[in-house]
Amino acid sequence: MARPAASIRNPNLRESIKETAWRQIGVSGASSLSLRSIARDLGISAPAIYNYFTDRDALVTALVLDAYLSFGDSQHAAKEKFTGKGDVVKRFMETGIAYREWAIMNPHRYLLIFGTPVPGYVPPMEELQPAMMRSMGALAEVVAELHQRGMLNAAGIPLFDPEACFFPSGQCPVPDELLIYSVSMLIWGRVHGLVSLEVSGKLPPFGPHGDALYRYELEAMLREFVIRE
Amino acid sequence: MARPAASIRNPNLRESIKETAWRQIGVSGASSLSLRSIARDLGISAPAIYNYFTDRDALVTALVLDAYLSFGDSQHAAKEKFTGKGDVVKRFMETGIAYREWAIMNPHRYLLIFGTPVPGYVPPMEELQPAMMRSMGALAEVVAELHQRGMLNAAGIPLFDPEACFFPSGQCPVPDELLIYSVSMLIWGRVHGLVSLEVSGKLPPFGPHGDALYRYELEAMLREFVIRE
DNA sequence: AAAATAAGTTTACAGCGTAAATTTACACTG
DNA sequence: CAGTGTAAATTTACGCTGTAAACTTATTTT
Repeated sequence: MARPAASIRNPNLRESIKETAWRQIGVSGASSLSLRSIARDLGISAPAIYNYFTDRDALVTALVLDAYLSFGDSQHAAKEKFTGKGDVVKRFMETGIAYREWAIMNPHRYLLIFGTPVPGYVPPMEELQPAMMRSMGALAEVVAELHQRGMLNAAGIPLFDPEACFFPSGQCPVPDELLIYSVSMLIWGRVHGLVSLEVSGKLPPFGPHGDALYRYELEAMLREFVIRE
Repeated sequence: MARPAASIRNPNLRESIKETAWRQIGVSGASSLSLRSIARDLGISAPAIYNYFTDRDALVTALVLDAYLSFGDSQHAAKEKFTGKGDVVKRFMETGIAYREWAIMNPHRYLLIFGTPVPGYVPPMEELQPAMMRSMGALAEVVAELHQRGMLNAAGIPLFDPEACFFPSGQCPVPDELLIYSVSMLIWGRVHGLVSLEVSGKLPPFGPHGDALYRYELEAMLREFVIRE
């Protein structure tokens, strides 16, 4: 049976492959992802996967894209939890808390995005950039709002070189955006530092819920960068 | 020729294997490390390596230990660059700068220690802990000195649960040490956040030397945690 | 109805870690 | 000095991986 009848065939094999991949990643980590074992789980032959993904890296990229989507959804949902004009600080905290929570709930997804857990895989930046920008966008929007309201205190912060960064050509940020992105990246660095250490088991739990240090860090950033009343 | 004559034999094969491994890691990253290709480079058969390392993970652990040693050396050297009583702040900055510089000069080593770049490898914490503690020790000593001199401003910082962390049993830290370690971990988190993003190419360069944001972050930590007058 | 295409199959190849059996060089002992 | 034992390598082999090539069959198009 070289080509199964449509009635037998899995009507959405591409999605099934990704689902199986996620399940396996959830069990044994992204590093042990294997096309052959995905195929075994699905009862198909390994080369059949090549009808849906040009190679293993293309599958990984699809998984990364999905992870960015889920992560971005959670970031934007958190940001939109409080909609009041005076709730910028709440939006900042919610977005920050959601960052860690998504990572804790999805450690393999987090490491897939921000670590380098698949042997030899180099993420195709051009392809991933929109999804990455969107997921970082929630934080950037909060920072932008702080800036608009004159609540952003980051005068001395260094700005990155807009030419040397990976913005889509022709979309180089204007000065105000440059400040916002630079602050966002510093905040991202702090948040990612703690979260990546925690997710990869290198940080002991702080406080009864394990998140005390993280909350302290978020509040430290409020003290440092945000002017209130 | 099953066993080569001593005159022909590589007298220090264990070290040669590690050197070759480092060379290959330097070229194509830690994820593509392969016993067989190391053996090819050395003109030996792959199973010969098993005389010196019980398996691939044991080799990786040996490499991680070497990396920790080199990293720790650089941290302690930086800390001891200024020895004056009033130079605590200089020691802090030097140690911080050296952290990033070592990582930039040894990106694969850095990712080997702090990332998860080898498929399926899980670091044996008990074995690595002394080397890890020593390398983190330089920063902890600086923080301890700040504390001794009454220059440490981190009263509200949360402390981690000494039982739940990976200290060697019977070496649980006393309250003062707990504060010092907790502050050190927060600092480590910030430093690691920026450095890991930079080393894995996810952060655009800030300023003419690419380190402006990092220096800003170090100075921000001085403002936040260090009392000067 | 015939031809083209789509979606699978089987087979095959090169690379990987590593277990097992085998070979040889050298050190130790009677 | 001969014989034995062990250390350090070899070859062979197994099962795993990604993936290229050739083949088969269901469905679609002409």
